[in-house]
Amino acid sequence: MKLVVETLLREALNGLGSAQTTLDGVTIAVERTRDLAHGHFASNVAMQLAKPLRKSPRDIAKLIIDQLPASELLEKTAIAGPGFINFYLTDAAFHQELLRIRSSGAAYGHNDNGKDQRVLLEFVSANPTGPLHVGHGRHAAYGACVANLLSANGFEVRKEYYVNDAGRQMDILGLSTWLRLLEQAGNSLSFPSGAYRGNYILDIAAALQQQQPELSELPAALFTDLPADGPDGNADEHLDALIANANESLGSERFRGVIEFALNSILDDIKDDLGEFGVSYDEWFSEKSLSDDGAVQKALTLLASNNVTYEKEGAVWFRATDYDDEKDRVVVRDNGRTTYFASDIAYHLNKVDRGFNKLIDIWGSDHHGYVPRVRAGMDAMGQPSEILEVDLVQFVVLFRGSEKVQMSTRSGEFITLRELRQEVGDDAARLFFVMRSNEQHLEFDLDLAKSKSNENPVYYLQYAHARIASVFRELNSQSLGYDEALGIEQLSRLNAGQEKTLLVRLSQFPEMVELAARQKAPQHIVHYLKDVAQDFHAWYNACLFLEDEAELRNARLFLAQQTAQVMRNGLTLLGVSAPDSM
RNA sequence: GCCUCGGUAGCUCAGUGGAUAGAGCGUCCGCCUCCUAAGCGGAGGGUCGCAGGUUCGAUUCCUGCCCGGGGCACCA
Repeated sequence: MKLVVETLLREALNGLGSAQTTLDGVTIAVERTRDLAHGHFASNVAMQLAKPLRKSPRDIAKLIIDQLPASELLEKTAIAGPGFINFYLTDAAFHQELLRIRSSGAAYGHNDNGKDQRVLLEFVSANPTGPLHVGHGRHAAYGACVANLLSANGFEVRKEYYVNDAGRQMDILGLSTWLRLLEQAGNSLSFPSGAYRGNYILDIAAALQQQQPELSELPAALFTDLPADGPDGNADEHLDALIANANESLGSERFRGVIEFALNSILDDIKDDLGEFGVSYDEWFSEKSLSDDGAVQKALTLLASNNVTYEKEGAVWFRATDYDDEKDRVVVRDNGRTTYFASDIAYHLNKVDRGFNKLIDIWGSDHHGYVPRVRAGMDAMGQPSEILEVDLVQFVVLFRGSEKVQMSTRSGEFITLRELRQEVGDDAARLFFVMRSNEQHLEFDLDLAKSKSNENPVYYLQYAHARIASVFRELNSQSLGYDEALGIEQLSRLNAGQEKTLLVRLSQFPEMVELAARQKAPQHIVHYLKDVAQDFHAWYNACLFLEDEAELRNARLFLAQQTAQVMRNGLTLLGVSAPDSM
């Protein structure tokens, strides 16, 4: 739609001969007006040309308007304010757009801006040491929406979950599980303060005991020679010694078996949870696989051959300060184990090797200091770090009415994503999570999300769609029938103010899809759909759809049908259902 | 101290350098003999944190300051 005006304007500017040379630095901005009194679109090009042409904006605007070619889509133009050129389009222009909605259907609003661009989108990637909590839900909802938006803009998107299945946390997970199993078998022991205390460990332990009852016997040596646990002693040292003892008494192969069992239980749970939430992945990428197949070593070798590593205090360091990071980073610890960071640069090297044009990582805002480090690693390996985009998601704070809900992973008493979904439903959770900018702290009101009232934005949007479906049901029950061809023929009958407003609104959808994808900002779609719903509800209250007169009735039904299509397309992008009845 | 996100109506927040800064909730007043009142119409409510700068034009961009969230590991 916007293209219509841009094309006309460009032709006019070309006809403006003398201005030609000065056009270079000027961007031809055509924008929707905020107020329909100013027309449908406006351009500030005359004001931009004022300086180079040494003429007043209004005079330039007049020159441009004189050069505008005639078009049946353009009703009139006007010069306004300091020198805006306002464009008023004809009804026919909007009727034409309505037909485009009809013919494009579910693809209306989509474009091919991202043609031939391959994107790897990595999101959530929560540690598989426990169930997903509410914050991960926001990451999941946001990431899935960004994927939908990019796909709608023609990008080829691959969604990936990086599974942190390596490192000390896996040992702690295995130890926690085994100790709980031992407790459940009747042994009394002192559970370490640094181990995972969540209730889900109890369930995993019980399932493991069922499968391997021989793990139930407490080895005499397990709790011997341990440094004191915290808070008086050192919780970390205590835990590490205990892990070493467990490895010893169980044998590393059987201990690894316990870890794998717990890991797979948790991972299955995460997959189910996200699947039910409507968030799917193309790949679950194992961190452990990077060290198993030599990718980490390859990355370290690459860094070494580029002379950006050195040894200090028994560890191997990456000279990140040469690449705009604030300090150098350890890649191999003094105990010989590689760091998480080493895996991560190997992972990004692997992503580049897979031939993507764009890498998008969605991380918690608490990881923002990590961004320059990864970029530094990519630069040092000779990789194009500019294809990496990191989007940060701020925290979620839960409220019940005006009361803040406490969440603490420490005590294991956090609200899981599953609990949240059960309480408020998947649709409400998906919408609430993307309603605000990802860079904004989110206050999530549980009471509001589950209230079945007009206060709840989820219902407001869905209700608009359901109302339209209801009209068509009522139509059938009154055996009136719907003649689409007649409706299309009679679109000029749509003269009510609410109808004109809605026609204009619907035509904005493709621009919103483009904007939301460019900014990776799904909240634009939410706000837009609220506007569509509001325009529709206003129309619904002002005009009767099931008019006796067939011409008007069918024209209105056609507009209602296309409104439902746009609502459906928008809700689909958000991962929210568009019900026919509520 | 450094990095980062924010400060817009009573509350929660939109706002892609433009015209009279918006929405929802809350408050107040109205609207169902008709397609779902899970809806609609109206009223009230603002020094866009403060001070400079760039610009024809700044809530928007830049700088400084004030206030708040978060982060600054040989954890992942």
